Amino acid sequence: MTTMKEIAKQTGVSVSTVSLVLNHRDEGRVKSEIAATIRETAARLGYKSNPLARSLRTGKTRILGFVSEQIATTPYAGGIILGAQDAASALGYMLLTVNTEGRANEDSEIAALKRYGVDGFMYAKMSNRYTDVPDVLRDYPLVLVDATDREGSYPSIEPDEFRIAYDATSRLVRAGCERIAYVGCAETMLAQEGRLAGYRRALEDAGRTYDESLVTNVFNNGPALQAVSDLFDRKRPDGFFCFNDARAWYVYECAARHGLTVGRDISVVGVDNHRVFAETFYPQLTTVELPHYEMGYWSTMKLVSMIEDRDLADFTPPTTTAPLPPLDTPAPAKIHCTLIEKGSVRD
Amino acid sequence: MTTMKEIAKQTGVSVSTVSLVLNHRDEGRVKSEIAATIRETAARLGYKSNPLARSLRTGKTRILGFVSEQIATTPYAGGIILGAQDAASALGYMLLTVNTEGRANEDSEIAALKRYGVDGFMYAKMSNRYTDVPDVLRDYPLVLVDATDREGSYPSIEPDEFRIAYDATSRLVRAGCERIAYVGCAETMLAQEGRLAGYRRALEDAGRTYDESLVTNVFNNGPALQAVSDLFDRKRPDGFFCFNDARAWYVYECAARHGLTVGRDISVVGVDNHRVFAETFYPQLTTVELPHYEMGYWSTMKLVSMIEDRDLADFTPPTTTAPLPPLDTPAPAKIHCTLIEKGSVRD
DNA sequence: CTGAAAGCGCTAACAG
DNA sequence: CTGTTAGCGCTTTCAG
Repeated sequence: MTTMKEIAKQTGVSVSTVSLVLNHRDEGRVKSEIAATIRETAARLGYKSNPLARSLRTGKTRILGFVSEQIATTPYAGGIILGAQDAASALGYMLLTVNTEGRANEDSEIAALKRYGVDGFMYAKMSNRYTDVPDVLRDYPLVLVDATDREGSYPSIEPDEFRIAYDATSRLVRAGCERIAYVGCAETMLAQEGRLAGYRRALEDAGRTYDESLVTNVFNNGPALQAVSDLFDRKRPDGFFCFNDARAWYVYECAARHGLTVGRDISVVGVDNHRVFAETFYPQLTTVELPHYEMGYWSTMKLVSMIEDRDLADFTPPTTTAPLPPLDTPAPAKIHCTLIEKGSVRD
Repeated sequence: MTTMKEIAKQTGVSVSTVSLVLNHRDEGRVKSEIAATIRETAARLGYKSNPLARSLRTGKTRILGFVSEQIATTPYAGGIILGAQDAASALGYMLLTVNTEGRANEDSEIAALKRYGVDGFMYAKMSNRYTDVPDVLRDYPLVLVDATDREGSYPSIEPDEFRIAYDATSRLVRAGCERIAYVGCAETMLAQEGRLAGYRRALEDAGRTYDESLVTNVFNNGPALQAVSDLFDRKRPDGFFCFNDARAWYVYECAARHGLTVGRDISVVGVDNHRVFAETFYPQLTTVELPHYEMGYWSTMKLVSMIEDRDLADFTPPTTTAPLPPLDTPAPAKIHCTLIEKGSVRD
């Protein structure tokens, strides 16, 4: 590990000068030829700054804390973390992730992150819910990921549920479906409201009337299957927008029992939770992919922009939109949905 | 953030004394009552040591680098990281995870970890393969996770594939199956060898003769389904040990086509890759869970024991074995397989 | 038994 | 334009 001291000695200047130059603070302060020599020796020696030493001095570590429950056990989290890590890496930050199990060890894990001097936190949930931010996070830069602050005091990055539903439903319209059903979620979820609204609006924008009896909000297992089955018999829908892939499965099951083939007799669009499975077992299913990667990416950008108090407009993140393939394509068709960034009260 | 300085001032001693006491190096060096006061004030002030400052001095960070490809996108990795994080947390370490995409950014990500001063590395693959360790990792404490060093120079933690197959096959024997098939993997995988051997040995130990025609090694999709179907017709097996859940699915499909019910007419044991899915759609499937969590846990322990050059025998990790429920149980039955630790030449 | 002093690598005032 | 100085919080000799 070559140090600034080393470079200073070899160049015949003091450490402070080296520091100035290597931090690009030498504009009009250090003679340019000296600066050049310093940079050159630094490169030659393969100098890498020691983040620890810098942090000790500056109080900034360029480490971001990522707090989430079940980080590892669900496939959802993966994409978020991946995106967050990529963005962090691109911005010169590191991600320190901790896994919590409910409120139990949350505070202690957060405390550990604090001791390591993280500059800010991301607090992620596994699906968008109203969330109470832990007190211990209060006076840190903080971004909620796939979660909404109940008090609206913190910025958050969330999927645009309305658009997910709007796009999915519109595609069913364009595919020529006459009676488009919505198989929703009976549990209270933020996503449910937005999706129902998007479904309804897409129908109305297409000149259809919203028919409540085409909507069924289900839990799961037997009763859910029964409810979908009833819907089949009652309304004979030819298009289905499903809250998630588990619910899409009920439609598949019913279709099979009615001798209908998905992709020919009926069309199904489902929001995808477990992509691998959908691709493996239901290649005909059109899926809406939740933008997990993008959520992670944008959250990190947002957080860094708060920490450094700067605009990251110059920084180009990966695109979050993809063209929509035709609905009847045999290969899995994916809709990448867009994100919304909710504002925050605290500046 | 209370510092040692603070405590020193309040207690009327010097920082060095505080340091000694708080690091438990005061045995016979600091008067015990003074030590007591120091400890008390530290507790009262809620003192937490600053790892950065300590690291700067000691050269040890108590941070572990976890390097893996596709960290986030596969459900496998999740369990490993979770286990690693739990162990790290219990041992007073932090985990810094980086995601690599092939060899492309591997070196640079590792370099970043080095700059943050990690004490050692874990290098994980998504399934046990012979692996060439990147050069840049050479002179660091290193443990391979779910991977095997081709040169045998580094310790590794891997699932015991032989036992997986042995246990699974034995269960089919005990369940009364007469003709036990093995639906293996046609690709070259380390797991495949061990599993075939375990399958064979379990049969022999049960007094059966190994019948090659009951084994079919398949890739996937159509041809795989065909091969399994052929096996069905040819040998009418009543027990199946499947390489993974995708392959178990072919058996389910064939069973359905033959009008057979899994759990009644035939028994199936599959190694589980996508637990969520298996539980949702095939509750009758007996699964062998790969010990991802445990791999992470033990790898971390191993790595820390190398770093600190101490025996972690006093440290009790979570158990990796579970009693085997009866095979025909309606609830998913899980077999937790054991691990093997491969030795290392170095040291 | 305890404290003073040095220093890990780096940054930031402040002199010169 | 450049160097000196001080110090971030902690550990570790080495004197006393």
